[in-house]
Amino acid sequence: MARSGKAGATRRFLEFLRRRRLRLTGQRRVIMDVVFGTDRHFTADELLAWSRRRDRSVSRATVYRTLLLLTQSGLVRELDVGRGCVVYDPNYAHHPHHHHLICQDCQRIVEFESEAFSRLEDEVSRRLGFTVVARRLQLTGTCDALRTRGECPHRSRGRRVG
Amino acid sequence: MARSGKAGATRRFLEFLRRRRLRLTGQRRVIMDVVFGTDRHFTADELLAWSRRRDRSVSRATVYRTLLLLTQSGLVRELDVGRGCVVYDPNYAHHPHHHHLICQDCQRIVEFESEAFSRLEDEVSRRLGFTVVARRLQLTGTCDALRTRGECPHRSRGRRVG
DNA sequence: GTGCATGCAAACCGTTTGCACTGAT
DNA sequence: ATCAGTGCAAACGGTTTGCATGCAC
Repeated sequence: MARSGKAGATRRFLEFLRRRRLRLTGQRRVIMDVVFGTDRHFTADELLAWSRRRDRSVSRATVYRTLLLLTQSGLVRELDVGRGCVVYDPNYAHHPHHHHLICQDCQRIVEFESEAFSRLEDEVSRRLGFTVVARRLQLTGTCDALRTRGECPHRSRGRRVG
Repeated sequence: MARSGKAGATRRFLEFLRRRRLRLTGQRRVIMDVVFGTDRHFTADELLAWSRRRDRSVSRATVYRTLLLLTQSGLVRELDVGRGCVVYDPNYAHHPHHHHLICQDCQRIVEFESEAFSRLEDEVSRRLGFTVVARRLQLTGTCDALRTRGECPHRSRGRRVG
């Protein structure tokens, strides 16, 4: 997924902060830049490491506190891949409807979109009288190519978990 | 969903134990009976409380260890409803393809099935060269009726979280 | 200057694990 | 008799929180 949206995402987050009358601190700026500067999924721990590389003063607590704001703004999504492993996905700013396929063989997450899934989601929510505010569709699978050819093609295309 | 499958689920779990050459202990029997005796979603903590009511000797560790076996057998599914809250769903023995709609208004989980979702899952997995071994489809939504009429109809139909 | 935001370290909390004992096979 | 299964309590690991200090506004 393209990272062309860095400036846009940044602007939208600044807007979010302003609307809530929250302050733009140095730490928040560093964390925000790191998050919108990648299109990879990342863990809170990775985000801490990357942020500290730019500014040693960034603490773990602030990373968690800022991740909360980022998810509340809708620009980043929390992705629970099971077994207590949570990764964050910065690609919702520009692809708000993608889903995830988790490869058990190589531990990568492949993103995919499906018009049909969206349509079915609409149908189901209408049938049950709901307005869907969040969706989580995760398929966990094993790689056919690995089994038949001994190599997993998603090793290059996917994104690593954690 | 009907709880008519209690005997069947029990038989299938005993088969699972036998195939793995695992032992049927008193504690495992109690936990199994409790799990297959309800059609509600439950937390590990609730399962511990219910089990201890029948047999004081059941420990938290054994509950967790048995839950692992139950999920591995495919008869029970772990449902991560976010915020670190995990509930277990005993209804997979007879409805292995249902999905979940979580109502933000009343905190209930409504189960639904969709043929079309299963077909789309097949399509996506074929497209990406995967064999799907697990699926997680959760829709989180707000209740239209609550907004327009002031009451949530799922309050009676759904199952409580946690 | 005001009071939100921060770093630090301790607390938290659901889950897992090491160990010596128990009991199903 | 064997060794998988157990209860207990300590450990674990990611996340949150209380508090004194710092800094955006």
